[in-house]
Amino acid sequence: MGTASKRVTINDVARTVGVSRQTVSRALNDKGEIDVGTKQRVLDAARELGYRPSRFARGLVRQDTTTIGLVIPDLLNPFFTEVAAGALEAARARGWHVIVYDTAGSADEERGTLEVVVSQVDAVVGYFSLAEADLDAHLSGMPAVLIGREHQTPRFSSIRVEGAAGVREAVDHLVSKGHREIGMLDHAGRSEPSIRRAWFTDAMNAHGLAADAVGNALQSVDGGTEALTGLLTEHPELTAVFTFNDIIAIGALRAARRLGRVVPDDLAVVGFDGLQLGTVVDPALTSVALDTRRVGALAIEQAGRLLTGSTPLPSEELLVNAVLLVRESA
Amino acid sequence: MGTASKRVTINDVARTVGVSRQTVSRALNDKGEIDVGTKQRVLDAARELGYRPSRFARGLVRQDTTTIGLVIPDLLNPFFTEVAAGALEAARARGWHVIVYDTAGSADEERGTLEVVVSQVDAVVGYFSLAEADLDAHLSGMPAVLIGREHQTPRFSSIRVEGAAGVREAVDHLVSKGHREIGMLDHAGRSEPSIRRAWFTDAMNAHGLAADAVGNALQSVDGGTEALTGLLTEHPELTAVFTFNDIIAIGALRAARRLGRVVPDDLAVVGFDGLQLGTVVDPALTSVALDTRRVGALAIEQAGRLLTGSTPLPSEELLVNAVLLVRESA
DNA sequence: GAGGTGTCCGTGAACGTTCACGGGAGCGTT
DNA sequence: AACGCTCCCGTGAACGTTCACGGACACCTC
Repeated sequence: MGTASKRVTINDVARTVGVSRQTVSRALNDKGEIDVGTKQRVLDAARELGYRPSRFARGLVRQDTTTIGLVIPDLLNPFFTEVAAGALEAARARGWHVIVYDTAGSADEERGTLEVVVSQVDAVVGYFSLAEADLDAHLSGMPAVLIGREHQTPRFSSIRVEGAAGVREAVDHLVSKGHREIGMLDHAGRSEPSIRRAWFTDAMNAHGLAADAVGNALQSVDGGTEALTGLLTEHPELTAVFTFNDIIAIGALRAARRLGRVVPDDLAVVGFDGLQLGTVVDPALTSVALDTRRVGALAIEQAGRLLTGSTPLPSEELLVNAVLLVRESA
Repeated sequence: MGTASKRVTINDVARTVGVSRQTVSRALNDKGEIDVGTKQRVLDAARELGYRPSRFARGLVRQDTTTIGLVIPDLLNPFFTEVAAGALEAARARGWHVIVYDTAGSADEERGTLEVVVSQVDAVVGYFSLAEADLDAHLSGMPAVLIGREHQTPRFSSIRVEGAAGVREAVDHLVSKGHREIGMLDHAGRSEPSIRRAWFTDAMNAHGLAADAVGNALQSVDGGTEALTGLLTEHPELTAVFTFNDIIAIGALRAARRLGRVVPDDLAVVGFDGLQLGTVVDPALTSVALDTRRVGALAIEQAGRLLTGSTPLPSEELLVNAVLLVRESA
């Protein structure tokens, strides 16, 4: 008995019970127009046979199941995890499903992922490194929402982070505590300086301070440690430092301790992102926090709108403001 | 032009090009038996019309796409994230897709999730809190692999963690450094003590030491901080402490610092899990490490075997050994 | 010029489910 | 006795794609 393979279909169930497919369908989907007795018999038989409806056949006839692809560079990076959690939550609230793809930060992997994504989901959301033309070529018209990066063509939507005010808050906070020599650890990835650095420069200038003590850090804890060590040898006068993100800031924290600088008394540290991770280090990280959950949620929301053809959210609403979150490190 | 809705099908493409569906299908799937010229014309038309094949129709006829559900209690917990990353990687290597469900640690959410999972994936893998009978009732025969928990009935498979040797290593390490008064922070969740505590007790007894200085910590950083503070007031003689997991250990690290105990000199701390997170704290956490990636990968592998009907891996191979990972805290 | 060999293309069928419709049985009303 | 209503159930059709065939045409071979 029970040799192997060959899927159990709705017809098999119907046959063993002695009714039609439609009756089985009615029983399984809780529709009316069915006798309670037969319904029970159908349910029992279905269980007995180990019948599970084909999601393909079902999806083909009813158009209601939507699946969204979430593309992130690295699941082990807590920043992306927080965004992912927000996206998952928002999707669940709508009854949607999320397939997660980790591109490992590689452009090739990303291309390969897109190739696959196209045939598996209804819309895609996430962090991409490819140029828009390249993306468009691989996506063949599928709705896509870019996160953490501004879209250039109307082909795409994007969730943007507005941090000028938050960074301004941070600098204000530092200045009000008497800091004048404030440095920054920018990221070392791209060739041009980041927008966050521009925000920092503006905030500093508003106080009549120069923002010229800037180091570059690789996007890792070790990168932050190394970069701050370098920056402090070059600029020993610094009493505070603002970093591109929390990961780098945590590395900076470690460097400070190793150099014998007590945080926040000898050196204040302010990160960016406001990750929960910042609460596990000691002292807890002060940071320009953005609502990562909301980032993920907005992306899902917009993907849904693009999907259903309803009016998409305007650019102004696809914005997440960052605000200063004072903990212990500054 | 371009009113709305109504999906573009393969027939639409065929009609505009003036060929049959089959020819379109050939072009799109890189099959032979097609003229390069027509192939190009088909491809162009498909792009022009924004045609994307229906994954449902395609999945219905070819049985090759497999999707696996990954159920985890909390995506923000780095432990689950690491396992998830391992699962994703293993799935990608096989060309499978992973739908992630976050149950938020609630049993009700878990039931609801299962309800949905059944109709969306081919097999399910993850951390469940429900009893096996309850799970079975919701899964209607779908292959399932339990992680971090031993299966009771042959209906399920499970990935187990073998940590006796690793904990023994940890205690050996501590004893060799002169520690005699070693406490433990168990978790406060379940009613009965954990297996990890039993491992600890055995290891201690092997050295002729008693394992009676045990506190209970909630599974959070704060829980660890609180619990260690309590344990140390009750047992000030302790010079080392082993914790249920790394999260609790990190909390313990913070408590130690606040109490003026220098780690590892005044108090050695050993965690469990070996999370990457342990490297961002200072001092870096020594831990009984398990290969979280492998946990996820094994789960996927076993799910695949159950799915294809090939011989499933025996219990002995579904085992992940934990080994001592010495960093700085002990 | 009959036969053979490629190359390219089209037609029915099938995948497994739900939807729209129709119909019989039973009961009550007029 | 005819009609209507409710309750239950079944039958074709449709969803959009791929698979297994078969066939037209051109070219070459002897």
